[in-house]
Amino acid sequence: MVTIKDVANMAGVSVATVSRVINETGYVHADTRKKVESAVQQLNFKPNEVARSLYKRKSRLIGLLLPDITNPYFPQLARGVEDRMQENDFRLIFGNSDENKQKEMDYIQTFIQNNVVGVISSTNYPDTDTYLKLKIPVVFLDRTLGDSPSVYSDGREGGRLAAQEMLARGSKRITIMQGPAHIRPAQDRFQGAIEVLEESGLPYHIIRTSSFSFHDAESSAKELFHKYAGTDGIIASNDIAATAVLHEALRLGLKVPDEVQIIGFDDIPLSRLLSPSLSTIRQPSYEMGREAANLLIQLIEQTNVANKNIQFPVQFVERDTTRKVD
Amino acid sequence: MVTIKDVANMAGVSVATVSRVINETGYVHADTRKKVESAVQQLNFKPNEVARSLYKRKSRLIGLLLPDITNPYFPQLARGVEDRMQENDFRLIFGNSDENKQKEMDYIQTFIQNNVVGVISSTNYPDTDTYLKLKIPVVFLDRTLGDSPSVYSDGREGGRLAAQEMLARGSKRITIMQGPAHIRPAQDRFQGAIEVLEESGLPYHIIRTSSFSFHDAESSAKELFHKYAGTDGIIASNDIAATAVLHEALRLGLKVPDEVQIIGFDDIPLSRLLSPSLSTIRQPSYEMGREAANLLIQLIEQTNVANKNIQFPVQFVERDTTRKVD
DNA sequence: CCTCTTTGTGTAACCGGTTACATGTATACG
DNA sequence: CGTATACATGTAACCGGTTACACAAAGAGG
Repeated sequence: MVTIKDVANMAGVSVATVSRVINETGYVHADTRKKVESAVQQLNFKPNEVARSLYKRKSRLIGLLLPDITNPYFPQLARGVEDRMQENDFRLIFGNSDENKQKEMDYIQTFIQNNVVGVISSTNYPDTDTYLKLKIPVVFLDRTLGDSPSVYSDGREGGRLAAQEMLARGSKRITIMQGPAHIRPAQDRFQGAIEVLEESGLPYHIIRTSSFSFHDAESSAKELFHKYAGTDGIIASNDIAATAVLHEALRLGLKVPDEVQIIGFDDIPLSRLLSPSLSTIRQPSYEMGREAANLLIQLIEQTNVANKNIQFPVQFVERDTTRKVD
Repeated sequence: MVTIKDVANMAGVSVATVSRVINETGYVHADTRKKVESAVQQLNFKPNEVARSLYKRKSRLIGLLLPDITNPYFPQLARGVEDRMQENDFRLIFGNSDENKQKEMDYIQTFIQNNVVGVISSTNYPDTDTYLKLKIPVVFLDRTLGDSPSVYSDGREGGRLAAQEMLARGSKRITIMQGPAHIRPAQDRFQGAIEVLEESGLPYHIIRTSSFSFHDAESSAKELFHKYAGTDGIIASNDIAATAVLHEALRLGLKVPDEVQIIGFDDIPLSRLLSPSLSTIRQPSYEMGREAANLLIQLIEQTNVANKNIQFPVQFVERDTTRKVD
């Protein structure tokens, strides 16, 4: 491995001078700089980030914690984060938490041990000691807590929108799927939908789902049509759940959207590819990822941050699991 | 930050002794160990990985390089890698290469600067100097090069399978989509399909596609039906392409699978959710990710590795874009 | 021409661990 | 009982950078 010492030797200067050149700090004579740069070139010297990190007590690493990259909602988020971080030469240590507190805490722990300078986390436990005691900036992605820095979308409004569109399109016996209890955004959108349905005075049903896996979604969908056979509109907890519902509806020979309308949440890439394509409430996940990264960078670089809680608007995407109105 | 020195002070021993306790090396008196362990507990001491890494010149970090996590084929792979690495307390530095050589080299560079102990890469450029000169083990995932460690599936056999199933199901005017030229596995499966069709003596057509993005796949699909309107069987370069083809076929009012059969490649989660669900050649991507991680761990830990080139079998998954035979 | 400031460079401490080596004590064995 | 060996622990060098500080030379100002 080529070290700063090798460069110093070749250039005939001390390591301090080499350090000054590569970091552009302090005074260095133009001629000296030339010699050093030439040596750096010839030896193809790249400073060891670990040594740097040890002395400075900070690295160029960021911890990114997501529930499960295998859930189609998250790759977009991750990609947004990565792209933005890349622009500022930060690297990501990445982990899947499976919504599991212990796994999450373990990850945070090793992030710290590796001197990461910031964390982006899509956690259900933002108010855990581990987070509260962290001495480095954290951005909560897709989750919020007080005025801790966070990037999320307007779940409640999304739920409201879904219910409104459902009503506007004539469903009368709506069923709302309530996502996992410990996942905040799932509850927000659920509340939003409930609000609108309460205001409408129409009857409605609720189905609880325990996770966002496709497998669980399938059983919930079965349960739903079994329990509430007459339902004519389903507000799903997300697009995965909506997909399962759509499948079950088609399997039962129900006409979508004529007999049952379905609205999902997220707008994952899959949604437009289904047949019929899925109407849904869109969250701009790539942009959210980028923005979370952006916010974290600002926090790290101490530039005074105007807005530490960034809420993205959601939007109804009309496709083919809802009827047309005009 | 709690350092080893703090622990040493509290326990009334030297840092060397603390180090011996936490690493379980050398001799330590049982009583001393007790005192140290108690101090470690009370102070909640976690050794700084950066300091460790600097001295040992190796970390517990692994570099993972994938083309694009947003492509639904890769999350499974990534998850497999992560799960296996997690079991052995390795962490991942993750990057998207976008099949871009420069970006890839930059990533490898910073991996090295961070003392990663191994790399898993799904690269198109395995024979670049950057890889050849690496002093740490590399496992090529979904790609091969000579007898460099690699984990991949039998693309050629997959192509053959697709063509055989297509023929067995009665398609006579088959079109094969040739994936991006620089992506090896895409070419392998293409070759496999060509072989079988050549053997069959039936005429066939070829459509070239430039990338695996859905957008490009859509234009290729349009071009395909425009140029070869009479085609009655399409062997797509992957499931994304197959999805685009399926959509275009339905849009044109073609009956799938009666008038056109479609076979994809990969078996991404989306495939079974389409309507009609997509028949495809399955690669066990999660297992491949796990196995790549497993192989890399063996390589890192120097246990003598029996087989450094692990080929996974592929398998035809019969769904609804192909006709039934019996 | 003398003093003050700016420029330029090197020496060595430091970051937080690991480990080679020295040293001392306890135990084993002839 | 003397010596070889196992056990126990501390001191200090080391990993590869960064930077405080010391010092010298050059330029500026009166």
